[in-house]
Amino acid sequence: MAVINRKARDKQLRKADILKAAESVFASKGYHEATVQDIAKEAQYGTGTVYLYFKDKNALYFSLLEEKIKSLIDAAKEKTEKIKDAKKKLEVFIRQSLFFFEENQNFFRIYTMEKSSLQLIVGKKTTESSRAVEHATEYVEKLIKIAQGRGVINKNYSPSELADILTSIIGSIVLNWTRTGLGSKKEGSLSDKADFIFEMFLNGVGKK
Amino acid sequence: MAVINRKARDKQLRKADILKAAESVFASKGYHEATVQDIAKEAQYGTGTVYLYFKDKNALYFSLLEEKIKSLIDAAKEKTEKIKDAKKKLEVFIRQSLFFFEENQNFFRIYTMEKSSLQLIVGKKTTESSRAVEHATEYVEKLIKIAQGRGVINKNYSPSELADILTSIIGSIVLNWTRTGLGSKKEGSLSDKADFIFEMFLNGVGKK
DNA sequence: TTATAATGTGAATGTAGGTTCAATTATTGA
DNA sequence: TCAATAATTGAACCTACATTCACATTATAA
Repeated sequence: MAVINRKARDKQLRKADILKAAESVFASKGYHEATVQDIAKEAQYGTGTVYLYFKDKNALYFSLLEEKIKSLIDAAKEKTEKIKDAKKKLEVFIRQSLFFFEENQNFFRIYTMEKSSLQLIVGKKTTESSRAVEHATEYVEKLIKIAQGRGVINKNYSPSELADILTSIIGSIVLNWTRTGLGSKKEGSLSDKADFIFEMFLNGVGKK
Repeated sequence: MAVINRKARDKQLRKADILKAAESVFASKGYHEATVQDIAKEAQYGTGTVYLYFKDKNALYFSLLEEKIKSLIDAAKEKTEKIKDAKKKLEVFIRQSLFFFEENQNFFRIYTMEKSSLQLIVGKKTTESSRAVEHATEYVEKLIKIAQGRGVINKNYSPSELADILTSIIGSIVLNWTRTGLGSKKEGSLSDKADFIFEMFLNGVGKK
């Protein structure tokens, strides 16, 4: 019994090693230009070892994507669920998203690439992962609906459309930040942009 | 003299044929999964012919990208330049962008893929095209600055940041539209969303 | 009409990289 | 310690293109 547990745990550790390496390599080269050898080398394993833990390059990629998206959503849920006030809920969600991407810049790159490639990249399989991406916006949609119910957001607008818009605004801010601030911490933390996003999402950028 | 002209014109026609085919193939498969044979077949030429008009697959891709982005910007400039009112200028720009993407759905796909892949896709060469993409947002930035100068948009916000945000909002609306409305014209024209975007960009989505 | 040049072609070539597997090394349990 | 079993490896294999090129077709113009 104890043996099985340790083996299972070790197996998880190996998988985690490989996923971590894959994240960094996919982020810097993109799916197609990243080679399995690159990933193996980065993870300090032989090429064949990767195939002991993942069926193929594709499975590795989607495994990575799903795991990360799950943790993104989980973290957001955990932070926002307890909050009652709809406005605050939305604001915390935005801040948490920024925080997550700040901590996971490599994942952010992969995530945005994936979102735009949509049904592409490697034929059919993407359906699975696009489901994962959908889950992410579904949660945002839920928050929007709550805000609409509480009279915080105008009910005339489609929640799913607003969810996509909010998501893309956040993405655009993060992208901007990775382009400029990357090394220098002069710009301050990315999460500081949460107020700005929240404010402009609710009240726009027009001069009052 | 007349001969040279006709030849030059014919050469342009061939290039246009190939570019058109490439647009459709790249849009549906993405850069890496699209093969030169696919494109040649779609354009009804032999494989080798493509290489008579473009140095390689890469050059074909960027040629396509630059040509389209140029026409996107040119069309936007043409429509907005004459307009004096800053608000109207911005609104027309948004409407024109939507119109362009409605007419060029294939290009839209490629454009969004390219934007997110950033420095990636095929190594160095992307620098050229990312310059083209930059040109596009530069023009939006210019419009924003004008609007700020005229007291339409709050001066506290960074023009380049706002340009990216507006661009990504438009992108998100177009993406939404291509997902749902594609065949059925029930949804109405995409350009109809211009008012909504303009309104929410200036005044936000909060309930007043 | 025919020689010459220009264009077009798709099979053949070269290669990069995903996947496999025989050989090697580490782990286990007696 | 020593089989037996499991894990690891990276060179070899194989496929899918990008690119080329010897040949075919078409246009030119004398």
